[in-house]
Amino acid sequence: MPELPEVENARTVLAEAVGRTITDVDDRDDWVCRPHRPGDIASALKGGRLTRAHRIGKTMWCDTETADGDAGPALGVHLGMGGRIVVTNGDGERIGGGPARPDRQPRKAEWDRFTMTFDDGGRFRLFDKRRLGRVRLDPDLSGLGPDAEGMEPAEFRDRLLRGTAAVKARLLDQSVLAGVGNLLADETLWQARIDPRTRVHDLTRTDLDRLHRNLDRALERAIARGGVHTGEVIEHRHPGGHCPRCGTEMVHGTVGGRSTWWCPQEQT
DNA sequence: AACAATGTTCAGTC
DNA sequence: GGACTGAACATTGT
Repeated sequence: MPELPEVENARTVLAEAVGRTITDVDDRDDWVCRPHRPGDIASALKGGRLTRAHRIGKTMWCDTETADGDAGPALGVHLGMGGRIVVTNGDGERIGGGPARPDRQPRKAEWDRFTMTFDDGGRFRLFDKRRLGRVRLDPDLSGLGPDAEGMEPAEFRDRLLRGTAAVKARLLDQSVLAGVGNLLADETLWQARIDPRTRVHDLTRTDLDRLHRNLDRALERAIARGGVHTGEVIEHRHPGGHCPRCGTEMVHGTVGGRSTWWCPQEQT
């Protein structure tokens, strides 16, 4: 589930862990914590605390402070393809989390890929069945473009036009703008009535501005409703699905290396 | 069993 | 060197 809207929600959950002293860290998953070795993150953070939770695009990180009150290493967290953040209080009750959080699925202990325990008995966990999430000390953020939320129209246009690829590939490129994933890209392009395969240079300025407005709207809507899966066209992204506006059967293909669905009638 | 999956990264090509 | 494409990554669900 994680694209910008889900990650922003996860960030607010993560923020619930700020201020409590870290007494224990389970960083034994050397795939999720690579290239660190087991124990590296634990020794860097034990005794310290998180001081603030940040996000750019789909990447989150926390500032930390050591037991002495000095600045500690940042703790980077990425949810990958399906990770979730879970923060509990001393009673094991979940805290934080915005609107619409279904999530009542069986949880196996081995799907907790990284855990921090606090002095009050509360915990922070990265829950991730697929194991494509990542936890890192001092994550490299230099490859990320500006956050997709709150961009100026001119900046959006200029950055997209820096390349020549299909418009959907440009939207998905995290160095162009950070936060758009596969579902949000399909939703936005459908809302803006633009064929995902269109090369950016074949779009007019009007097209690009319309695309930008629809991205803003799709982001706002997804954040308010609890995720990109609440998009209007998302439930019709399957074989036999029909465009909820005109009824034409949706078409499937690969664009920007990702599975893509669009309305062949309206998206031109 | 084979394939797809809301993400990133690396190798290969132009 | 940059931009772009497709496979690989680990794992689960269909």
